[in-house]
Amino acid sequence: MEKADALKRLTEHGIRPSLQRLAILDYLIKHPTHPNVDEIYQAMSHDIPTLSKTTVYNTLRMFADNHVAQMITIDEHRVCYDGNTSPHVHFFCKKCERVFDLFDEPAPKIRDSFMVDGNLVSEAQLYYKGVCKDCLKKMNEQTGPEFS
Amino acid sequence: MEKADALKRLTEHGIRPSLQRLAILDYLIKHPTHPNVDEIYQAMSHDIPTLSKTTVYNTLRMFADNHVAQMITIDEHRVCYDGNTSPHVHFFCKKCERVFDLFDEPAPKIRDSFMVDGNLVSEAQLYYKGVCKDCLKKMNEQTGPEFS
DNA sequence: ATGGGTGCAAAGGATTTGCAACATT
DNA sequence: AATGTTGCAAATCCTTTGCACCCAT
Repeated sequence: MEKADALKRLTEHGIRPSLQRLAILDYLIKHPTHPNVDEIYQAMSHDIPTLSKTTVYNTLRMFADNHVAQMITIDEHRVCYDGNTSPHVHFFCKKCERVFDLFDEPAPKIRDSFMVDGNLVSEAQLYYKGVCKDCLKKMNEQTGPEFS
Repeated sequence: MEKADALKRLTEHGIRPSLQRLAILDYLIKHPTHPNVDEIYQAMSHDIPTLSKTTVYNTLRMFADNHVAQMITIDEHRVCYDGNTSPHVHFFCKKCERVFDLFDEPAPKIRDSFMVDGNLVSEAQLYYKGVCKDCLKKMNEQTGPEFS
């Protein structure tokens, strides 16, 4: 059963199961600790001494693009700010990389802190990601209408 | 009414309204475009030529800590990854900076893409932030029980 | 004069890029 | 051979840090 799940997932998504890709996905599946690039690289360089961090970067990005893994952008580096402190949903456009407010979508509201599984939760944020109105329009103008 | 809202908000939160703080918050309120540090710095350096980017960094971080502004961590830099692609809530501990899964919390489920205000949404992520079980325990051991 | 606030310059890290080498079909 | 994949090194960019200066109380 060595790396069987990883292999299956790659082939199901039409991705060639190279040694590195298989190993990275296998690591991800067996270590649900939300590792970042460096942690994965460090952990795997024992088994694959020739592994390059660039490959880890590229592979993980590709995994996320193909929904083989989730990219978690919760880290408090490289952030932007919002003067509006009322709860609302944020939408990130993958094309133009702008962030929009979606006031009409139901957003998580936190009045007071609450406990979940013994953890103290004091903030919540809901993020949507996709392609914004403007970019959709541009795409339609170039390639003919694909979305309505 | 020049910067009246910004002034009010700072004083309400017990923050001294220095020239820079007032200007930064005023900019944030009047530009709900989710700017990052550099955008704010660039935009403001016209009016305040002596402004330092360090001050912008420090001020915004303090604003977020004091809930004067929201910090949005939707940017796809400095990320971590999750091999589990099923929808679940992520919890970020501000103390130990670890990310946990919360499988029992209601998470946004997206089967197919959907439209919101003309934007095409293909992903959704819900983040909780706070202090985790372990860190709460450590805090209690040091300072006496404050949370149950 | 003392603490808080600001700004400069340097350091520290993470990510990206370009290109060459390698593998696979 | 041609395409896809990997790895190295350099470059780039963002963020943090240390320290000195300035302002207000």
